[in-house]
Amino acid sequence: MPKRGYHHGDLRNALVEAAIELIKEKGPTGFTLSEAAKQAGVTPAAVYRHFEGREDLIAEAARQGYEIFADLMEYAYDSGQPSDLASFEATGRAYLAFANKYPGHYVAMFESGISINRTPELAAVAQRAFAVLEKAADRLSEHIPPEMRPPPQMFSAHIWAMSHGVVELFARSAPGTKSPFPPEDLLETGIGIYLRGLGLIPPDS
Amino acid sequence: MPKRGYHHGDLRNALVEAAIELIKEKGPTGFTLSEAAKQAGVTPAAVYRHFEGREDLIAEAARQGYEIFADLMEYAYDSGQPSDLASFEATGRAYLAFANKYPGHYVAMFESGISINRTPELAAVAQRAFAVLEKAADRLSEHIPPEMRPPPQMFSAHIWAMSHGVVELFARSAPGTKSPFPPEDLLETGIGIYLRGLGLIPPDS
DNA sequence: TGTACATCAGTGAACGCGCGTTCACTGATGTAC
DNA sequence: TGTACATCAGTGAACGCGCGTTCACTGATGTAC
Repeated sequence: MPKRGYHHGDLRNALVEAAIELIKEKGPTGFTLSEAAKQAGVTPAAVYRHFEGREDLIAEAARQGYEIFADLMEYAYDSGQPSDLASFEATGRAYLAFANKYPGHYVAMFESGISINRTPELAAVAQRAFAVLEKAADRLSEHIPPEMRPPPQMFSAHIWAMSHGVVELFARSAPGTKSPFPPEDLLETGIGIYLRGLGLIPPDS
Repeated sequence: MPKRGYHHGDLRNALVEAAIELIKEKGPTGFTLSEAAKQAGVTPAAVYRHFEGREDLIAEAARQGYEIFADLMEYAYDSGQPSDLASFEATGRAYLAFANKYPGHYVAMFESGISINRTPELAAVAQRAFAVLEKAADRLSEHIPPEMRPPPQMFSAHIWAMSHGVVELFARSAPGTKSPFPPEDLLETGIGIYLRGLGLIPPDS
């Protein structure tokens, strides 16, 4: 809580929160710097005391999102240990849980068009998040019979793709598409079938 | 080729093509009615002779996309017959192929934010496309041992999600993400493993 | 074939709007003496 | 404790811009006689 009691008190955070809220409600397109300023009870010009501009504000929202996301992934991984299978499944679930719980952050991260390589700091925290998924895949792959073992990168990509697809198509109110099943069930069963295909789950379970 | 030889000749189509080109290059946000008009060599006001406005132009681009997409899906399905498995795999591949070959249409359809229910005509053609995927899943599900047979809708959703995820994350230049594998391979192997998990492909193939 | 007329696709000027951004400023807060 | 000063977060007015949209018009094309 730095500099409490100034004019606003914590405008920087208020702006990020407003941005996340607006992005959640209107999408990255609908978000405007002026509107975010207004929502924080402040003149648009005041934003420039804390950010370089519109893009910079979105990037900060994304950065905070990756921070939360990485924490969530790490927690999920740890909570599954010592079972590598449980850890892996937990990270898949965490992806969907994150998208549900932090939709504004999620959109800022994945749909706002800001590059992950915008700043070294942003790249680093994103890397931290993805590394968890890769580690989980790495460990799990050692349990696969070698003759049908795909490269770990490949199957972490599969799970990431399915998770992302489920989120985009069924967890968020996609244009005109209504989900035939709860997204959690969809992802759970999808990953289950996939892991069975890898020989990691017995066929009868 | 209606009304050839008028002032422009075929402005309506020229505008749709310009829109698709612009959406492909700058995303749905970067697309502007004025720019599309300029690219077609015409004043912005001329657009209103053929479309109700900006949204209507995007919707027409999406409609044409769904038309092509539906044709492609139907062709893929037919090309796999009489094997239900081959048909199913072909429709998955067709999804990715469409996204690759018609990126402008793809974005207009799936990332532009226009609702599928904007007009009955649009809803109908979209329905035609999705119906192919559902039919393929339906037929294929009859080959699954009943005790591990998920609802066909569910597993068409799985394949759709994975296809969509692969396209979004790995086939298009996502922000800062570089694909570890060719998207085609990723989708092919992903679907393969999934189908093995359903008992549709023998474990050793 | 030639002329007079109707059609209507595209023009060009104008509009109001909200955007992101700049700038000199002001006034509340914190600090030195 | 009180006063004088420095800091700097936020103000408010202004900007240029490109947007989508409107409107009366014009002039090339097609058609009737």
